[in-house]
This record gives sequence, C-alpha cells and structure tokens, in this order.
Amino acid sequence: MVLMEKTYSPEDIEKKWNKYWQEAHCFEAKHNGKPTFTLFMPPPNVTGILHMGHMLNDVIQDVLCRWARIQGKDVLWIPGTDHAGIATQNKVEKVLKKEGLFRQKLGRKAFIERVQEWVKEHKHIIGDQMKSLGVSCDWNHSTYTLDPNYSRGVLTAFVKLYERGYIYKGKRLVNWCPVSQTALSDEEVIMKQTSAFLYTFRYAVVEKPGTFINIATTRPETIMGDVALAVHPQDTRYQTLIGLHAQCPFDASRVIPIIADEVVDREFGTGALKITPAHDPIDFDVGQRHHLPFIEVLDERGIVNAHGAPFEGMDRLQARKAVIEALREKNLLVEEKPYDHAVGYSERADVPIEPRLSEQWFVRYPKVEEAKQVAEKFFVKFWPQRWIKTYLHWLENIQDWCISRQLWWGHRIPVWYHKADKSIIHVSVDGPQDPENWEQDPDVMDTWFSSWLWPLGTLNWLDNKPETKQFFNDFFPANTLVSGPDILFFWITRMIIASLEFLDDRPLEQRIPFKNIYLTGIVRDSIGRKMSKSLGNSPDPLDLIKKFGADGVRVGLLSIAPQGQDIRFDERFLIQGRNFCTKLWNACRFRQMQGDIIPYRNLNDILNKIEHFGHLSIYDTHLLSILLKTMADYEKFLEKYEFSAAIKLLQQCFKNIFCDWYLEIQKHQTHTCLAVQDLFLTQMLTMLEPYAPYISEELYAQLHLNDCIIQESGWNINLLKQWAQAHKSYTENEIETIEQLRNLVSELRALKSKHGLASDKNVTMAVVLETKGKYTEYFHQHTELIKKLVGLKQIDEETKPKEGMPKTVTLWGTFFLVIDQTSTQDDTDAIKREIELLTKHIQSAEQKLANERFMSHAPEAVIVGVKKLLEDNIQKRDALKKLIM
RNA sequence: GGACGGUUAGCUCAGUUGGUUAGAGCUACUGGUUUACACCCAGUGGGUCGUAGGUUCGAGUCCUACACCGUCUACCA
Repeated sequence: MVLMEKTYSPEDIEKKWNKYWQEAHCFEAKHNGKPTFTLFMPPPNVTGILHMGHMLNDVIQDVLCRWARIQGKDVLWIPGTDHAGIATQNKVEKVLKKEGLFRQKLGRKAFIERVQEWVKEHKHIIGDQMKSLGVSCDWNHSTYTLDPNYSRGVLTAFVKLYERGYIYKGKRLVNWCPVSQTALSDEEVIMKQTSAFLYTFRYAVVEKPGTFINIATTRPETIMGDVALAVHPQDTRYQTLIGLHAQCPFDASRVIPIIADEVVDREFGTGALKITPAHDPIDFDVGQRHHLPFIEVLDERGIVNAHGAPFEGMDRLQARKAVIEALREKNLLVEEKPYDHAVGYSERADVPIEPRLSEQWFVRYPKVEEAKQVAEKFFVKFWPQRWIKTYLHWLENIQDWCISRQLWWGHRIPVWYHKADKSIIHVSVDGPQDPENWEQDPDVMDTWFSSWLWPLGTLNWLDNKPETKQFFNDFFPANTLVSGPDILFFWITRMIIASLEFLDDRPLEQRIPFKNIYLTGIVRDSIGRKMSKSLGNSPDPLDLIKKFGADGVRVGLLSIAPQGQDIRFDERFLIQGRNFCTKLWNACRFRQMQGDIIPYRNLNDILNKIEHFGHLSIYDTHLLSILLKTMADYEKFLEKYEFSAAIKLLQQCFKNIFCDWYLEIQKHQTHTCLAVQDLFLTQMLTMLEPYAPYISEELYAQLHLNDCIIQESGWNINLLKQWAQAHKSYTENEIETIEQLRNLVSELRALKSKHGLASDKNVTMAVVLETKGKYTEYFHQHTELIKKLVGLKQIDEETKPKEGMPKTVTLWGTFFLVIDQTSTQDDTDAIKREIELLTKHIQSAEQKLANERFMSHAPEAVIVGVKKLLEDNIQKRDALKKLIM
C-alpha cells in the first residue's frame, strides 16, 4: 500500500468520484419500497451561470439528499432549467443589437431559432458548474420548462383555468417595461427609494379669470394626459371651485372639469390632484368612477406620442424637463422641491416601469383559502417558522396575476381569434381544427406561469402510463423545498396553489407539493452588501472550488449558514473548510501509518475485531461514548435543518476529541486497538459525507472501512448503541472523569507555559493531592499519561514543595513547579486576585442559600448545584490561602 | 405607514422550557517541529449580552418603551 500524500489535493479525487458516481448510477432514483425522499431543485435560468446563492441552495439540498440516502431512503432529486422568458430574450436581443439587427426585423420564427441556438450553446454551463460542486441529483430526470411534455402541461394549465373561469382578458393599467416592451406582474416590479422633485404648478380656472388652482406632481410629463383635477369633497379651500373647469396649459382648446373625490388626501401637496387615468393606478380608478376619458400620451417605448404635443417624440425623462421649462416660461410653475419617494423599477431591465393601459390576460388565483389552510394546519411547514406570517399576509392581499407578456420567447398563449370575427375565440392545447381561419394570440406567458407547475411537470403529471403514474405517486410530494425567500411569492406560494388546484381529486393534505419549506438566508459580502454583478463583489464559485476544493467550499459555506439568517461571506471561512479537509486527510494518513489495514466487509467486522482485541482502555470507551453522543446530536440537528450546528459539532468532535486528545494519547500507549480508530472513522466519515462527499468517500475507500461506498453504508446508530450497552462502554461517569483529566492537563501545561517552560520536558512537579477528593485515585491511574501529555520528567508526592515555587490549585490537588529561579511576587499577586474572585462567588452563593425565598422557590437541582459549587470554591480558596500564608 | 428579523469578545456567530461563575471559531499575543497534519500543536488575552424601565428568589433568555441596522410590503399624486 502506498502512503498517502501529506496534503489533500482535491482535483483528481473530485474527478474520480464524479466519474464513479455517474458510472455506477449512484443517484438515479429507484423505488425499492423504502420511504421516499424527493427534492425539486429550483431551476436556474437556462443560460445563467452559478452564483453564490445557487451554491448555498444546492449544497444544502445535497446535504439533505445524501443524508437521506445514508438513512436508507429512496431518494429523487430533480434538477432542471428554466427558459427565463425576459432574461433570455434580453440577452439574445443584446447580441442582435451588436450585429445591427433587432427581433422585429428577423421575424418571430427566425428570432426564436436564434434564441434556441443560444440556449443550446449555454444550456450545459450551469449544469456542469453544479456537477463540480458535487450535487447528487438525478440527471435522468432533468427537466427544461420548454420540453414538449412540460410545455403541454403549461398549456393544459392555462386551458383548465380558462374553462374553470379563473383566466380572463381585460384592459387594465399594467406595469409596463419600456425597455423590454412588455407587461410585468406586480412581483417583477421592484420599488426603489428615489430622489426626485415634487413640482407645484397652477391651472387657470376658466370660469373665474385670474383664479388659479395649484397642483403638486412628480410626473409633469403626463400633463397632456390630464382629464380632470380632483379635490377632496370636504376641503373648504376648494368648495367654490368644484364643478368648474381648468384650462390645460399646452392645449388652448382643452378645458377639464374640477371634480371631488374622497381618494384625495387634503394633507398632501396642495390638496389638489391632477387626474391622468391612462398613466397612474389611482387616477385610473378615479377615471372609471367619474366616467372620464383616457388619454394616453406615452407610447410603448416611453416616448411622448401625438397626444402629447408639443412634446411629441421626446423620451419621458426628457419631456419632464421640457414640460417644466415650458411651465416656467408660461409663469405657471409655482414651486420645485426635492422629494424622495419609491419608484417601481423593472426587475430585469432596471428602468422605471410605466403604468400603461393595455389589454392583457389575468389569472384570478384559485384555492387561496386552501393555500392558507395547508400552512395553518402545518401540512406545509416553514423553516424558520416565522415565514408563515409573510406567506399568509401575501395570500390575504392577493391580486390578480397578469400573465401575458409581449415577448416571443416562451409558451405562447393557447388562444386563437377567428379571422372573420375577432370576438370569436378558441382556447385549447392543440389549437383549432382549421388553423387557416384563425390567428393565435401573439403573446407568451409569464415564465412563472410555467415554473409554478414545477413539482407537477417534472413528474409528468399528465402522463397516464401506469408506470409514470406509479412513479408520481411514489415520489410526490417532495419532502422539502429549499429556496431563497426572495421568490416566496413568485414561485413557492404559486406552486402550492397550482398543486392544490390541479390535483383536486385528492384530499387536501395530499395535494401539497412539498411538506417543508426551508428558506435560506441571502449571501452577502463581508461588509454586508448584497452580492451583485454591478458591485463586482460576487466571487465566481468555480474559482473558489479551484482554490479550496469543492469539499472545502461546502464545509466552509455551511459552517456559516445558520437557519434563515443572512450570511456574511468571507473567504476566511472557506480556508477553514479547506484546513479541516486537510486535517481529516492527515488523521487518516496517520491511521494508515500505524499499519494493519485489513479490508472490512461491514460494521460488524470492525466490532468483532474490537471484541477480539479484548479489554478497551478508558480512553477508548470515552472516545466511543463521545462518538455516540455526537451521532445522536447530529441526527437531531439535521432533522431541524441546523446545518451549521451539525458541521460544527463534527469538526469539534473530530479535532478536539479524536485528533488532539485520543490520537495524542495513542502515541504514548504501547498496546492500542486500531479497530477503535476504524470504528470512529467509519462513523465520522459517514456523518461528514453529506457535507464533504469527495474526501469522505475517498478516505473511506482508502482505509477499506466497508465493502461499499458511504452512500450505501446505512446509518447504524441503533446497532452501535446496543453494542455499547452490551459492553458497558457508555457511561456518563467516564466522560466526566476524562473531561476532568483534560482540564488538569490544560492547567498543568498553562503552569509550565506561564513560566516559560512550555516545551521543556525536563521538568519536575510536586503535588499535594486533595485528600478528600475522588480524584486522588484517578491521579494515580493516569500519572504516566499526565507526565507525557504535559511534558514532565517527574510528577510525584514524594518531592516536597518549597516556598516560592510556582503552583496551581486544581480540584485534584495543588501542583508545584520545581524550579530554581522563582517568581514569587507575580504568583502571589495572581493568587490574591484569584482568592478575591472566589470570595465573591462564595459570598454570592452563601447569600443565595441564606435567602428563604430562593430556598423555597428554586428547584432542588439548582440548590444542590449551588451548594456543590460553594464547596468547591471554598476548598479551592482555602488551598490558595495556605499557599500565601 | 405596516409586517418581520437583528443588536452578545476586535470580527463572524452559538446560547433550547428563565437556574450555578455567558461559549465557539477566526484575529491578536506568547511558546513550540515529539509516530500524521504549520492548511499543525500548546498557552494567554479579550464581553457590565443596544439603551431605559418592569416581572421574578433568580433575566442574555419573559414583558413594555426607545434607539440603531436590515429585509419584505404598501406607497400621498
């Protein structure tokens, strides 16, 4: 056998295992009658690249899947990609622009082909990136939202909802993106706090020459679309003006009525409002209530149209300035003051959206009440739980969903208009029998209208083949959905609604798409900013993997991913992750150096070998006790999605107990049972595998700890518990004794270190043991080991301590450093301070015990604890006092 | 404006139903290559738990108010 290298080099090992996993079909879902465990990976944009957020999500999901496999479940993890309508179309249009082309010139068919080409080129990128992270999803089930089957599901959903009366077409004011030139849903609009100006100008009142009415607005460029002025009906300032008319500033022929409406806020601005129903949601309502005309002055690009003369042809921002100048010239501008308010921006194009009157398709959400119920009854659980409030709040205030997009890339709306009479429409998945007489709606659907079917579509919900149906029933619903909270409404809530609606032949609790929702935090940079392209503060995940290894990245990332809190990312953590991998590697290398590596066939082989060895030392049983406790805690943490707590637990157990304590002891033992190390390592590597799969599998294989890989090894906590109990090697007493021994060793090392003798092994200590203490016996049992671990030539009770020797007082007794040069002064001061502190503690404990109310109220255990502490402190103080007398 | 988080050591964070003297990792400082590992080991230092009240025998933990940071949501044009 070749000795392992000193340092773990991830690259080759990652390659090796990726190849193995793929060739051995390790992650392909099969239902073998065991409990199933399903995960739907949130599909990234098909032409996107992996960012830090994906990485965190994917690693968390991978931990869940790998852990489920170890527990023996039948796991299905479905990956896939999203066609991402606007994002992808924008990208290709940018490319076209460079070629001097635009989509209209190309035509619909040619353009879509161009996009498909682009998708084909880029599709594999994000998948490859995920593979290098080590994700264990089933690529056979990989789904793309434009796959034929999936698309059929999307169209079917539209048709079903239409037939059930949940989809309608309406002319409404929608969020319009002038760059993408499409309508957007409310969720795709981001409100940004913006510094702007609030302009006040005056309208002349026609019936009362010389009288003016002041109006405040942030959007003067829509003045040409004004159709009325509105004041509050009870506003005393304007009573005499209601019913009169105002003169439009830029069109002498146009006068508009002054109306009263309760929507007007008397406190804001001048208390008078200009009404532009075609360009403002509130004005739209007022316009409808008062049967006012709708005048559009901006076109689909946000440019002033013919109705906006004399500003026709100007961009909306340009027009704003021009209008202000013109008003100033006409002496109508009264005031111009800075004003901060929130403005809606297009999520994709990052420009202010324009409320625009247009005809669109809308969804009235079905099953809203049921969606609330499944959360309230905990059929669906949120982690962290507080998100349920946000979820319910959104459902309470749910608005109809605008699903049509004026794009070409996506699922086309399955509606046809008769050429002879446009009012005759046909709605179906396959279209009319006589297509030549019909014209299909040009719009496509919001991408989220396909994403919300993800749990159904990836499992081919419409396929009636018995095996497909069986597969669906076996693996639906998913156990957990892992996602960032930013798409709670976009996606998660809608998936729940879709499943509730389309699986309506099932009882409510079986219609949910997933039982748990785990919402991750947002990955931020080290100073708390969101990671973004424009800030350039987002590292490339692939670079990080190259630098620290996939396992190092995974361990580092998850160790700072507490449940649902934002994460401050810093490479420091990945360094720690990588260092941990190296440590792990070297501990196994050390095991290899100790020799005697015989392939085990299973866990029982290891246990038999231990039994064959005969008597285990207290250090062995202590290690195994800690191991069992760690395994139990690990289970609990993962059950509660406490990923960072679980990995920190493993790191602590492995480094502090196994490496720095147990292995160091082994170096001083003559007769050691290597199978104990093997037992520890099998279980430790098993627990680490979900976090660090490559290195864990590699070491497991190198040490021949089993005849299968970890993923197939099973979780043996119950077997081990029984075994430990049968061999009486699990007792709290042992843990307690050894922990005290560890403390003692620390204190003695500190004593040496304080006097500059940290590494000097030619040191003698004298000890006066605590005669009443139970540790006297322990001391005699462990003397040799203490000598070696502390680095002493001698430690005994024969050597008589002399005045001025440096010393430390412990529960075991008082230990003296036998050296010539003394530092009495320093020591005395330190001891005095120590006595002072102890006295404080003693007084506080005595007060407590003298307090009748404490004695009558506090539980017995607390009182006993205080008494014990009091005793210990008094003992220690008395010993210290003797020293300085 | 509303809802929800957060505030504990220089930094990043643990701290379960109130219960003994508040923990970890990193950083800093000191010392160190002995059967693996300097991507290591040993040791030291560092906190009146955001502020002010309250409940309690006892509060980092529960209650009230305030301050600051953050997220979401609705925006008064």
